[in-house]
Amino acid sequence: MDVKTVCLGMLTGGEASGYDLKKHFESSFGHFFAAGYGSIYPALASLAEKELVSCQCIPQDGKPDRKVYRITKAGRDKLLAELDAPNPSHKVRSEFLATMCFAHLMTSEQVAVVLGNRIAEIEEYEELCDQFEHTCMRETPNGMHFTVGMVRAVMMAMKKYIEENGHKLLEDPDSQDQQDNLATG
Amino acid sequence: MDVKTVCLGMLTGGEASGYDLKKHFESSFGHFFAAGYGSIYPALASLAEKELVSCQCIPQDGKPDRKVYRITKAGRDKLLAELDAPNPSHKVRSEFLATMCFAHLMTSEQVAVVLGNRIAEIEEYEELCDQFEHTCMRETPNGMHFTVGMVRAVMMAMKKYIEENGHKLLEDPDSQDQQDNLATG
DNA sequence: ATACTATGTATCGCCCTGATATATGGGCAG
DNA sequence: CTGCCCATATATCAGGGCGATACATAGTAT
Repeated sequence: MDVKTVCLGMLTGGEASGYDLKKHFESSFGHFFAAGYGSIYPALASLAEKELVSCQCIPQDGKPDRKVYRITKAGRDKLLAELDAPNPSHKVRSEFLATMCFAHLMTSEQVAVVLGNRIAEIEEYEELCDQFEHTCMRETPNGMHFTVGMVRAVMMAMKKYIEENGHKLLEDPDSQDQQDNLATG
Repeated sequence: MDVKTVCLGMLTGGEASGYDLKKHFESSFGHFFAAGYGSIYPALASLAEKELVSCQCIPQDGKPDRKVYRITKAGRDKLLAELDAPNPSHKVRSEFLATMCFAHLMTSEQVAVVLGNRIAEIEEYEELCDQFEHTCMRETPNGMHFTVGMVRAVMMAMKKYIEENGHKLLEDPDSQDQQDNLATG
């Protein structure tokens, strides 16, 4: 399951160009499986070479040709084979959490700013979810709603945790490092 | 904030070899900031070249030299500068969620297996958290506990969401007995 | 006797990320 | 009416991370 496979899956919803797929990634997939042009265009080229998708070039005046991709029968088979994996990964890469591990090396002010920004970003995403659920209800498949709902639930849990526990990182950084030092002596 | 910076941060807790750092990544950081040898060794080499860490080679019979790294003054300064970023990223890359987006292309059985395995993995992590909190309470800094607690809270939210909403993906006209499998698994 | 695990360092190919380049027309503000 | 940003649309490149593999040895299971 890589960017190639996700592109293949998106194309089951109808033909699309690389540019279209990028917008699709930005609007929904981006929050749990991001991809930029640097991944999408090579992925489509590779899929076309293996004939898992077909490509139709549509000339446009002034602009570069618009390349529209369609999934083939072989592509559908490949997709179904990829979806058969029993234990797909779920990975987090968080500079935020890594930073918080070293909160004792930062000032209280720095920590407070980081926590505040994280909450602001979560609330921003909340609004995106609301928009998605109000505008894309009809044609969107079941699994997409499930997925967006899960990301939202996880975000909310994160926000709640910060609000309830963030203060533990903001207690007097100046007063002689930590209690640990005293306890060990 | 990359693997180099996290290695630098780990070295504020005392000298260590690449092998030691890998174990550190596996035991705690791995769940929100993973790194393998392919990242760690080049990172340490790069840090040593910039003199942000010092390296002492300790010969061992039969085995390769053990290389012990210590953070330098310049390294501490660099770390503090990196920690100053006001909005560190928090990214998810989830083959699991991407797969669930295409649940309508899978059989109910396939979906049930994936959801069951995800829950099993979460419960496995829960036990790791318990162990961590019972064995590493003393010297571990504040932020580490905060971070582990947050990952746990997020995992629990995910588990709860699957238990409460997973059945929505299993309502397939072909076979309707799959909900029981998930509930008992 | 075989295979696996632990210690320990290191490299390699593949993939992804973010920035940048190229090309053009439309809308908007100064 | 000129400058500027935005949308459309494709594509590449350097840098970095990921997983697998290799080397070398010794203890411990099967």
